[in-house]
Amino acid sequence: MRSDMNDLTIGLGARKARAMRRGDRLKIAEAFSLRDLPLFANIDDETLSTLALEAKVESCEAGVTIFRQGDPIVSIVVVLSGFVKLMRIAPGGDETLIAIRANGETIVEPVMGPDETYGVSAETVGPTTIVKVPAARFARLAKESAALGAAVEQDAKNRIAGLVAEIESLKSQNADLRLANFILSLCPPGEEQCRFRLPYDKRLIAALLGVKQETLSRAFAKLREHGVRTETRDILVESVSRLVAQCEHLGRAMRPPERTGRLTRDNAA
Amino acid sequence: MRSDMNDLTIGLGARKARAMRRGDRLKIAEAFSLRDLPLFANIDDETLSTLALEAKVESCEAGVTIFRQGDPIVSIVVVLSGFVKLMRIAPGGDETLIAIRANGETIVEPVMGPDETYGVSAETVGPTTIVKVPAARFARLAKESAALGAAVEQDAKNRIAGLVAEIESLKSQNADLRLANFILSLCPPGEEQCRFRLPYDKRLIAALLGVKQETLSRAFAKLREHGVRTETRDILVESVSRLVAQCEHLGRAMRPPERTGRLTRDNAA
DNA sequence: CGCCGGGTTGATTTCAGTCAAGCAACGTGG
DNA sequence: CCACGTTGCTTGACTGAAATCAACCCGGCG
Repeated sequence: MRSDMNDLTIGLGARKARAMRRGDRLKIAEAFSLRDLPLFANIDDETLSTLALEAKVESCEAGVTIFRQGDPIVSIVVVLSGFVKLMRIAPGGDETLIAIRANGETIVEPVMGPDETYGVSAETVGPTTIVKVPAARFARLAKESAALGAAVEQDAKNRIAGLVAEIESLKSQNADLRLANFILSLCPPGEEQCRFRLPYDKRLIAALLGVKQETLSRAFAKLREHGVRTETRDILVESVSRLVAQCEHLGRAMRPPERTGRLTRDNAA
Repeated sequence: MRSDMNDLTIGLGARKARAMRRGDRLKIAEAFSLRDLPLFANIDDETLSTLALEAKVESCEAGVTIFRQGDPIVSIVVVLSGFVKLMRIAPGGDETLIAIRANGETIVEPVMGPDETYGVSAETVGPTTIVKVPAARFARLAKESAALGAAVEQDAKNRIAGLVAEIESLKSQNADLRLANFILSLCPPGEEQCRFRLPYDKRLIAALLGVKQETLSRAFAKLREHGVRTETRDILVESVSRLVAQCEHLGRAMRPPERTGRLTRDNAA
């Protein structure tokens, strides 16, 4: 994990655009403006420039541990490019994937109190660039700037919504259905037919969906009969709407015709 | 759902204590101070009394819907006594339980922006009393009072930690193990042998653990052989430490002797 | 009484995990 | 350049866990 310069200028659109066009990862990081990150999109200039002074951009190769579950929180981390996987480590040592963060997503919920520790471990998946802001500075700024505070709150809300959705799918859908929904989430909106490349390897996808890779492979095989062509890592969805329809069928197939009773109307102690 | 008076005095320890001793639910609600709720424990008096003016206490019987997924957020809700179940409703109509809130827990993440909607449905489980604060007022106060803002943030953090733990257990533990951990979470800390009553019926517990009630029943049967006596709704844990040990064994039994490779060190697109 | 609703139990099926083999793509070193 | 090991992915045969279907028990309660 080597640290790069921290030229976090807050408004160099042209320079950034040039870098983006070139597609050079390092250059992108260099020219990236905090303003482009959802978390900082609506922050006042003053707060943002203070933040920029404190922020450090880092480029990591694959498999680098950014922080470990239980470590004291020293930095707020945002992903600029690449992917970071978050996982829980059980006392026994086995890891369960919780989520994968990409693009402009924040990794840890910015926390206030001191003596706080990370609730998960974070590790890069493929080459990745991130921004780190010292947690203490960040907390102080979040207190002072209403806009930043609101952004943090919104971020937490998004994260909660994501986790709730994950719990829902784990509890109520089988492997095939979860995969189908995952594929759909990758399809660019509005296109009936689409072709794209899986963002990360199938082991990771399996872990994300909560199944073994063999099971995932078989799930892909089933989807093949519903218009989803796969070639190792390239996906072709022949008809998005058809796949959506299939999802509903799969869902219906799982639960018997029509349920009469809801989830109980039981009484507590 | 009938609304009671909103006598939210902020410091009547003696009166509250008396009501508590009597154990009368209505009286408790009446005498309850916002100060007793974790969310408001450290708030400045001024903010708290403003809040108290806006807050309404309500007593509900079992099976009452507090709000529905997709409804615009009008109130921040905190549980005073009883239980509230939160669930997601799929388009097809089937419900999946996400969490159960009790004691002094908040139900929804307090949100700022207008036009926000509830991400889950909330319904009482057994007779329950709750406090409602209009969302708009609450948001304004949270902006103005740093202490309240911090409390909200802490609350969100707790909620995230809980959801992450639930995902972890769903992905990495079988039904027996999840039940064992659930039982352990109900045991009062520090006691080697304990006896208590399940907080809600077994259908709900099954939904919480993400299994069918039949499976839960069998899981209880297995635990019976490990020192957990059950009599419909009453539980006797003969030895907490023994149960903890069993959990580790169950965990070890699931995953083969010793894993060499970690979760992959794969590369992204 | 008889009729629930909640809980248990048993028989069977379905889904996903395990074990094991095999294949294609890739990089490395001879 | 090819032999080779590695890594990611797929497939098949089998096992095991949990869902399903169904019967039954038992403690209220009209």
